[in-house]
Amino acid sequence: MKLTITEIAKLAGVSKSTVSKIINNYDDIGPETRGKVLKIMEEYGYRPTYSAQSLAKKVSNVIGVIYAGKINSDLNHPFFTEVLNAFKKVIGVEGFDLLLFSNERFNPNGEDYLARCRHYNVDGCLIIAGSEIEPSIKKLDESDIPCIGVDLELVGGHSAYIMTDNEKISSLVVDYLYMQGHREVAFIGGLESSSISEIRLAAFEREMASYGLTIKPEWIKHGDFFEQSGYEKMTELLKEKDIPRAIFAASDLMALGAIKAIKDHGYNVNEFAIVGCDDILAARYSDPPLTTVKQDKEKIGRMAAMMLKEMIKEQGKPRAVKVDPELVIRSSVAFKKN
Amino acid sequence: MKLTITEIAKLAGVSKSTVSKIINNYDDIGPETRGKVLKIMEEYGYRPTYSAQSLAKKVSNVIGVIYAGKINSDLNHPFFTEVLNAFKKVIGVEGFDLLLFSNERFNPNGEDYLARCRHYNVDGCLIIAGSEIEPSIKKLDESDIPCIGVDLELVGGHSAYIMTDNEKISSLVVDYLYMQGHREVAFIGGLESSSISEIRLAAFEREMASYGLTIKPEWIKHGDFFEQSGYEKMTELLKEKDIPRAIFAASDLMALGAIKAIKDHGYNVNEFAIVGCDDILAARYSDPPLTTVKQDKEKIGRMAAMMLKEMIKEQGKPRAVKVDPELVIRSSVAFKKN
DNA sequence: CTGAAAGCGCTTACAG
DNA sequence: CTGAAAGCGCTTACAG
Repeated sequence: MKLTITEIAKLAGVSKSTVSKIINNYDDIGPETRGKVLKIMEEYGYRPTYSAQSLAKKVSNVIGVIYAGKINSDLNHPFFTEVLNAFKKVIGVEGFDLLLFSNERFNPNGEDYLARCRHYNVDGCLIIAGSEIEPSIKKLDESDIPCIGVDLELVGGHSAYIMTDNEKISSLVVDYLYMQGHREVAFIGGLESSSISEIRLAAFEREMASYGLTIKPEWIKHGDFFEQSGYEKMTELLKEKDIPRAIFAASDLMALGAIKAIKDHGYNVNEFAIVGCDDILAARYSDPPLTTVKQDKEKIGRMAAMMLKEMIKEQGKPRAVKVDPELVIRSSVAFKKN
Repeated sequence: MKLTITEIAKLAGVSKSTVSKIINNYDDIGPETRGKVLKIMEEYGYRPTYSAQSLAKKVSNVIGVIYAGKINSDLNHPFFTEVLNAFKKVIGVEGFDLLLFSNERFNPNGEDYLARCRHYNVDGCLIIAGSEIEPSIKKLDESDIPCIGVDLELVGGHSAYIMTDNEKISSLVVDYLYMQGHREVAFIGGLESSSISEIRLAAFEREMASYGLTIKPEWIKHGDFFEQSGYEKMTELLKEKDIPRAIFAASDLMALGAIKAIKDHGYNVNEFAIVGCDDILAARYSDPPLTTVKQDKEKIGRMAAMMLKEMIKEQGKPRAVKVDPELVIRSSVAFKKN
């Protein structure tokens, strides 16, 4: 059924060394021999067996893909899939396939990513961060396996990372809210264990301070990036005696939840300024359409692929990259006279 | 750096046959020997090398994932990712990892899926269908590699498939529209090369006929499942002298595009009944919120995993499965007196 | 209960 | 320009 190199060699009347050299594009094979062998391989649809090749050559042409941290959503998260998709397109051109580690069995408690990578002998790794990154990521980071982190600051000698400039996200939002006349703004972040969320929060506070604006501690909330938590945190805010009229949520889903809470509690949404983050599809269709900050997922994925390739081919070690976010203005923030 | 079985054997003072048997849970190893070796493996963090294991054992513990057809979106498509995510969770418990084929290089013209699977010696394959399925899928289907199709009717001796009951989708929609008083309904389908779309169309026509309703040929349109095409096709419908007041679109994205077209051309959306298909997140937030048909992606993914596992472990050959869709009623369809 | 040996399908010095 | 041989890291009859 499945032919081996030995059989191809026999069929062509040459040795398997010769066949192997043709497969690997050695240039010291006679043209007629090469042609004859190539024709037979073609005819029988021969493909070398991956594991044999990988074992003998010690390369795999496979990239491990890891969703680090306790993200229940992984593939369901639009940010991840869009980044991954762009990554796949670019890295695919280089001939790499992607191995999606299923952590369910091997890795129930998030341990041992390194062992997993060694097991498969991956040429490199894409690590996309969620919240609560497992410590075992560190071992991988420090190993000799090229790793590229997305939303994760890897520091190893064979690692690099790329992420949106999260500080800029907050400054874009605060600047815009300020211009639109809003002075009292609340923040609904993601989990405190999410470094992304914490960066946004810190930058938010800094930027507010630079305008001389103060933030009440009770206006800073932590959700979990999903809609329901936005609903709950907004509900809490609505119970304050001093209700903030502008809200910056660290995800669109939470912003959407906040809008729902505002409506459900009988307030007029138009009296609130809401800004989300991500620019998911639903943000365009919500009522009101949501002003948000867009991350350039396409670019992040593409760059990640190029940086990883650079490391794998040892063409150099790329520096950490920050990608500019973009404010997407829709109608959930109205102008407010002061 | 990376230990081999030979070194572990030396360290433990046993032969590598013994170590191998312990790795593979043979039961004829003495308890103290087993304990000693296990301890050493643990201590050094030993993991057998995948390619060596796979080469010797002829199994891979890897499932190939193929997005068949010319789908530009693949990972960006919510249906696919949700199905894949559920699939991954279940198959992961069995210890399988997922290999995402990147067709960019190896497979520029969609050929040779079988060779690819043999190259990696995958234990099985998940094939998710888009439009315009490449002929080479057929070879894979007919091979001895267990394959499970999603939205794709595989017929091979080692294949099975699962999909939503697409005929039921149409009957749910037509029944509901009929109940709500709508008699003149147009259909915006996906590409004519999409078998899913064609099944929905045929069932739509049948169901309409069963109510004694006629469909004008010019009310049947073909988009490409994406929003822009829904916008364009609706625009065409609005130019008919006889404008249909009820529209069944084969995807939410197209339904959303249709709503936009209706608004843009100065019509009152509330005078139209719109039904989508998929129940994407944005459908909940649109104005009006979109009535649609939901596919049970979670169940499709889980079942696909279980069926594939059954075939791989040769526990039997599962039958084709159709999963019930569910009508999600929101306000884009109003009651209409006749 | 344990180990020596052959083999999985390929690659790569090395010799000619 | 071509081939014989050793080796990659494991598994599995088989013998003891």
